[in-house]
Amino acid sequence: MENQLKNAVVAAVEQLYGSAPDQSQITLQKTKKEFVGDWTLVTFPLLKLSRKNPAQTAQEIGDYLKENVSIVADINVINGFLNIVLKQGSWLDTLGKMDADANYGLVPVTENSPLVMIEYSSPNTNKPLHLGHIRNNLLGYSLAEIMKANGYKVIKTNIVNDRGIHICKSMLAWQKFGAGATPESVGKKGDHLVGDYYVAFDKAYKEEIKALMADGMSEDDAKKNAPLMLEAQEMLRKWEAGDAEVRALWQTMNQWVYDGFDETYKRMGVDFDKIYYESDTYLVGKEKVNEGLAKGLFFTKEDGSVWADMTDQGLDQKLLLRADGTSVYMTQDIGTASLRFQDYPINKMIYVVGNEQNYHFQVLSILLDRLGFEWGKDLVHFSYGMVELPEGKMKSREGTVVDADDLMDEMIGTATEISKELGKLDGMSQEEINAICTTIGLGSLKYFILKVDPRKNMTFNPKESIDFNGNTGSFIQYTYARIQSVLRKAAELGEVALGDVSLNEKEVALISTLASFPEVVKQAGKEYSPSLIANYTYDLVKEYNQFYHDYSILKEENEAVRAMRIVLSRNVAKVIKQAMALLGIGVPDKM
RNA sequence: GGUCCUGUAGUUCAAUGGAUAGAAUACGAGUUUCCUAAACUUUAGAUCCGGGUUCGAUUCCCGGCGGGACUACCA
Repeated sequence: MENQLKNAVVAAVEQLYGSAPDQSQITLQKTKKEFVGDWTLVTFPLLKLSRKNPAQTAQEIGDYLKENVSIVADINVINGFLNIVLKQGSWLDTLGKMDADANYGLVPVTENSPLVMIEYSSPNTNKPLHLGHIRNNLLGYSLAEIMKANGYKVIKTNIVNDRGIHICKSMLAWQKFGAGATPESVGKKGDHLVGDYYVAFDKAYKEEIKALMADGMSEDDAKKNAPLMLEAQEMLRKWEAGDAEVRALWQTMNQWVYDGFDETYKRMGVDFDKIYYESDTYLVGKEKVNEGLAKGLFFTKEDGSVWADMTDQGLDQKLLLRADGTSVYMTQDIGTASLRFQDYPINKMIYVVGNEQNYHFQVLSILLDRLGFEWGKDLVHFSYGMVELPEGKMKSREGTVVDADDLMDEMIGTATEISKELGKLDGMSQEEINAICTTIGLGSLKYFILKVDPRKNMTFNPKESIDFNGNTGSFIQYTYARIQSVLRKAAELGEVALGDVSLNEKEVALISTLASFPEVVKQAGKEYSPSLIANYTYDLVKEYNQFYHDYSILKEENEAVRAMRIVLSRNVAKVIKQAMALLGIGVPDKM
């Protein structure tokens, strides 16, 4: 509809003023509520072509449209804004078409669709997931769904940082203080158990530092020479050397963590098509760097360390291999990229990683490009801001981290309480109650996080953010459930078909909002922005609730109008469900 | 110091360079014999400061001021 109008305006301008306008000169937007009309053309950019004042230009173009375009019913001009009223029939057509399309708003994926790989989550294996990971996971999953909806093949991937000094710390602490504890023996999720020992290490380590400093050692020296740290480093060396005992423990404890993560992922509703482990990729990275070195892309310093010179790009020199030949973060990412490239014909790579790593990805992009990866140059770092608490940043050492599992428990718990208070759960089985309250609790959490522009830092107030009224996930879910209830009753009346009826203002507004869904999906894909989908859905739902409040659906006496309202309602529900699916949020049939 | 991100009602968030800057919350005032009141209606409240470009700037550019991140042989 929008395109049809756009083309008509181009034709009008060409007819009237002799030359065709540029696409960028045509500003067509939805008419604001205060004015009469459906679409508004801003005429200012066209004045150069018309050589007339705004009002005149608008009037002339408007007259032409009214005369020559079948879907235009009427026009009015205010201050150089040309408001266009569309014919009722065209709205009914639009509604009919979307009603017939089960995949409304989605671009089908074909064999020739480009392949985009999305990396997200990427946890360390020494502690459980927290609120920051939740934002990452939700964004990554949603982005994948949005890209699919835009006709891309999508591979979701995860790089697990399973090796290094951090996991050795947990292992060491477990050996020393664990007394053989396992997730089963203490009845705790594996990731939490391993995280406990990471904390235990840190605590004991700090005490050692304090003691050494009391004996007169400087802080830096104390940190380096604390026995626990030396032991952890020794353990890492043994790991690198393939020491059987260390490797066995490493495998056991990592497996505990994976089992714990799996549970959390599953509950959160996110998944991966392919998981990479740093322990498998860091050696490939070393190889790649050495190849690059042989090709003269990198250089060696006197101590034997390998560097990339990025000064021609306005960046610094970047270390790729330490003097002892061991790898760093960048080396690993090069290796992972290399493996991925071998495994899949990647056209586009998106990394969902926090904005504190902007520099890293700037460098990685240049390095991959130099090493000959086709997608290296325009890899996308989907960079998102941090989640802060009202009192500031989360700090694991200070115990202010909001744990992912706890938070989900809390959300579901609150949803259950509120549902009970409202008497919504009467007569339901326990199973049904659990399913519904989980959907609601998680839906609110997800929506809360995804509705915010990803680039921005956001504040999460555990007390206040758990809200189920207003611009929230449950508001949207509630509306969906309400429509389902209407549709269930409508089904008893039999099949409905769209006839020729006249539409009221709210109905037109609703169809108009529904009609823009495909455009919103496209936009969200172009800008990598789940928040666009979230905010669109909220607008749609708010509009529907007003309509629902003002007009009856099933009790409407005019049969044709009733049928139209039922069709309208089921399409609102369809779009809500689809849009929420793009965010990874489920919708209940009742609540 | 340098690079990047960011600054909108008390608070949490919106606004392809377009009309009187939208919502939600919290605060006032209302709506249930009627399809689910987790809803709806309504009062009040905001673009950090100074320049520039433009018919028009919350948006783009420059300069301040405030917040954050990065600038590790940690990942």
